Amino acid sequence: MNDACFRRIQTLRFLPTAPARISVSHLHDKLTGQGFDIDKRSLQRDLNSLSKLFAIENDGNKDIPGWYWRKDAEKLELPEMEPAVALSFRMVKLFLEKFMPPSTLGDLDGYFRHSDNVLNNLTHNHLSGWNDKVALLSRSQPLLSPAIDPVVLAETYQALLLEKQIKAHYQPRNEEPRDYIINPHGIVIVDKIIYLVGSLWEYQDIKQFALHRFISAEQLESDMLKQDSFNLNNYIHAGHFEYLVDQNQFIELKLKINKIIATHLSESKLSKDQTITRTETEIFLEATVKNTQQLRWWLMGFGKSIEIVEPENLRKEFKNTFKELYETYSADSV
Amino acid sequence: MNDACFRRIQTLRFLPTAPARISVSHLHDKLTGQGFDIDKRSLQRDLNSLSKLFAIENDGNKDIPGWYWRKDAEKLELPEMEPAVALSFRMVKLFLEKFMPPSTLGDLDGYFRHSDNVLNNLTHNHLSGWNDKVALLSRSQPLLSPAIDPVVLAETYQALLLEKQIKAHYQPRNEEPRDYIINPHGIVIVDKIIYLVGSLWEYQDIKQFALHRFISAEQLESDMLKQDSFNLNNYIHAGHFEYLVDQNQFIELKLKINKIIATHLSESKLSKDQTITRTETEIFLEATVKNTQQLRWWLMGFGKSIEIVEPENLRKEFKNTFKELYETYSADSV
DNA sequence: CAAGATGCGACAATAATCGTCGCATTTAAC
DNA sequence: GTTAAATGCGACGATTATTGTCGCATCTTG
Repeated sequence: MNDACFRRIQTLRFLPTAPARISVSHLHDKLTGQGFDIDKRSLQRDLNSLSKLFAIENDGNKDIPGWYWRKDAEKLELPEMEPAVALSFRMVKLFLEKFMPPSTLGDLDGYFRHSDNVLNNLTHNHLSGWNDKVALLSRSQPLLSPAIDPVVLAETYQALLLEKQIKAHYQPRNEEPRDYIINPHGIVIVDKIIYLVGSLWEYQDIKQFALHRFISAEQLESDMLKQDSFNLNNYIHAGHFEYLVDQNQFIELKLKINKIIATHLSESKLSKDQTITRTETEIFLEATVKNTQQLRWWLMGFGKSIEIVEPENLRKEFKNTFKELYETYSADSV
Repeated sequence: MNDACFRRIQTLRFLPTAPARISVSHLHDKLTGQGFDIDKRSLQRDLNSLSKLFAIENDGNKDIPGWYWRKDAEKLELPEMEPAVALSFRMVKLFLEKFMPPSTLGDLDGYFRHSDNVLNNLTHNHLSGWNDKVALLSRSQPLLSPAIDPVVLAETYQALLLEKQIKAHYQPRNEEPRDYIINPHGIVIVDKIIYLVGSLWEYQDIKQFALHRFISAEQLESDMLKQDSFNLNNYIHAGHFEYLVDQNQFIELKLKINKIIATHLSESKLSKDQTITRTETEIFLEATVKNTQQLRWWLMGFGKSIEIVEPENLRKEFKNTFKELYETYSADSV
């Protein structure tokens, strides 16, 4: 009964976004596969009438004739995005812009634009929009992220997912560009740099390739050479990214902190077992935390505002660091 | 011609997600407003047949009769989410889980589930899924974020967008819970804490309310008391969150760095004009950066790995800090 | 230039959609 | 308890849209 309508919605779902395209015949096969017993002619008619209502096009008399969604097509969602969700998207965007490589965000642009539309429709009568209503602060120093070719990003993602090999033209640091065949094992984002973790040709050893140093990349049809023994998390924890994390080693941290930091840390806790004790003049914080490099960066960042009391060896470590630093800064005649 | 199909899609768009619902009459008004000249009876028929194809329901003979999308309805997107986009969502989720309050993420859950579906359909024949293929590392110390009541979050967002007042039961620090009427001016996320910035009752002074300390919140029908002079960014830059940023004050930073950090910073630059110079034994970095608190935290975090050469006053500032710290750590007999 | 694929106009048969009416049920007000 | 208004739904005939088929024009490929 409602078959025609449902078929058209399915038709719209099968259409890819530009620059990909699908021929009427291929589309017809897919629909037939879904159980829609329909003539090709009807499909043509459907597409023509749908193109008047939606942002779909065909590319006339090109080599590979086909239909597709226009690149700038506005997203249609069922059910429609709710205002609160749209505001969440807004926040996420603010957030990601600060911390993630923008190339990763390009893919989500359609969603951000759509959330903007939802918010605009909601508040179109309000002069002050939602733009000035949300802000984001963070302890992190903003760093610029290198540009990644969108094609490289897309091909890499696809090859990774489909477990195919990648043919790449890569620019190593301080060397001439080279051609590689890479077996993609994983992707690691380190602050604002995206690394592809993989092996070359038929070799077993694992290497890292920064995505922004790819001049070009292309997913091949050949399957990648898998290594059963490889595991991305193990690889990272083995220290290949200098972010040493010993998942099992915890330490009992005890800090002397000031009032402001006590307030902050009582809201965002270091651990579930965190306790804060106040004496007449001092405030102490105790918590069980992982013994990581991140912890050291974080503790060090507070400068004078905190003092490490326990564990003893961490205190000594910091004491020596400060001693060396003071000497460095004193010795120089700069 | 294709009117019926398009009307049904629009009908689906007008349906809210549970627990909200819309009556057939109201829906009919909306469709009429969009130019669909159709009988109510037809709308009823449409809804009945659509409910066989999509996750929509009506709630029988309740007080407020109405149709709605089921809470667990799978998202339908036109055009369909592409695999690369789905992988981006995967990364974003990984990322946000580390840095954003989870409450903010609840709203986006439908999108994450949908991206998982897309990835699963793509790789269902591959044993090793995409789970182990993406990882994320960061300098930041993971902190726990306080739980926020989803209802509080939703009501606050909505009131903020619609510029309505909020009736709240709030738990101030170290005090008994109180009832407030809040005029919502903006939302600020500070690391993992979400603050509502607003004024109380008919007063003008701006206050901050941590969302996780709301016991309950409810959007009122009354319009908020707006203050034309208020601007969220100005408010933040006035130092109300202790993240002082002087947008206009730049400094010429000169650092002595080691090889590892030189590598990192040559990829993620501090500024566009950043230069790295190497002598036989030393590496220097120069860049024009904003004179912020974040910069100090960041520089401090590196500990022994960097040395501030210029500007002179920043160097002195750090020298004194290290001196004090060394003395603190030496004096104590802990 | 021929073979095959594709797009599309036309047309009649078919299938659905639609508006209307009547009746049953529910809700809210008095 | 009763009434008025609102809602849901089955039935039916008129209307409208959809569909398969055929033929012709166009384009691509070898």
